[in-house]
This record gives sequence, C-alpha cells and structure tokens, in this order.
Amino acid sequence: MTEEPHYYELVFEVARHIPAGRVTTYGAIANYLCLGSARMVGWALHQCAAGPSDVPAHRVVNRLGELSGRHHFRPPGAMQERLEAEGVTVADDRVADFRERFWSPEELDNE
DNA sequence: ACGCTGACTGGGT
DNA sequence: CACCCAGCCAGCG
Repeated sequence: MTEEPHYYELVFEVARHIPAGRVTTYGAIANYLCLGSARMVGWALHQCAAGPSDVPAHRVVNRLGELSGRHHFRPPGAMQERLEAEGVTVADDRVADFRERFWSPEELDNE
C-alpha cells in the first residue's frame, strides 16, 4: 500500500478546520500547503463536489471574497444559502465584511 | 506526447 | 475596484 494521500486530502482537511461563519481563500490554503498554485485548491474542491463529503467547500472563496465556485453547487445558490445560514451576509455574490470574516489556515499553527 | 481549460493570484495601469 | 497580462499545475481530449 504505498498509497500516499493526494493533495486533495490535504485541502479537504484544511477546509474542515474552517470555523463556521468564517471564510478563507484558495490562495491562503495553497500557500499554507505550499501547493504553489491556488488553482490546485479549486480543482481539489471540484473533486469534493463530485462526491459525498463533509467538506464545507462553501467557506472557500476567491481573494476578493467572491463566491466564484457557487456555480458548482447543487442547486446553484446553495453556496450562498449555506453561508447565510452560518451568519455570513452575501451580497452580489460577494461576502460582506470579507476582511473580517477571513480566516487563515495559519491560525492552526497558532494553536 | 501536446495543447487547452480551469472553483486562482499578484502586479501594473 | 476594474481591466489586462503572465505564472502557475493537474486533468482531459
């Protein structure tokens, strides 16, 4: 079994640590895991959406706080719906007070 | 093997 | 914040 965990698993693990009501960015996760490309994070979460998972992918937005991945949820709008259910205000496909809502995976090291 | 695409980002204008 | 450009890397035809 020399099956090493794909970087997808690492992304999922980090996403699972995002506190409810908070959001982070693809770049923040990519930087934390030293993936070198924020696109990898997007692809990883795409795989997550392809199957059943307990990964709160809706808490991951782009650097501007935009719900760039909303179109990949079913039904479309589920991303915004879930965020609002957690107390996150979303307007015009963007997270209100994004800067305050932002959570960095580096917070884990602060523990 | 090759090239394009994509849930991205940072820098410059 | 908006637009354009270049760098980035895995997946797919």
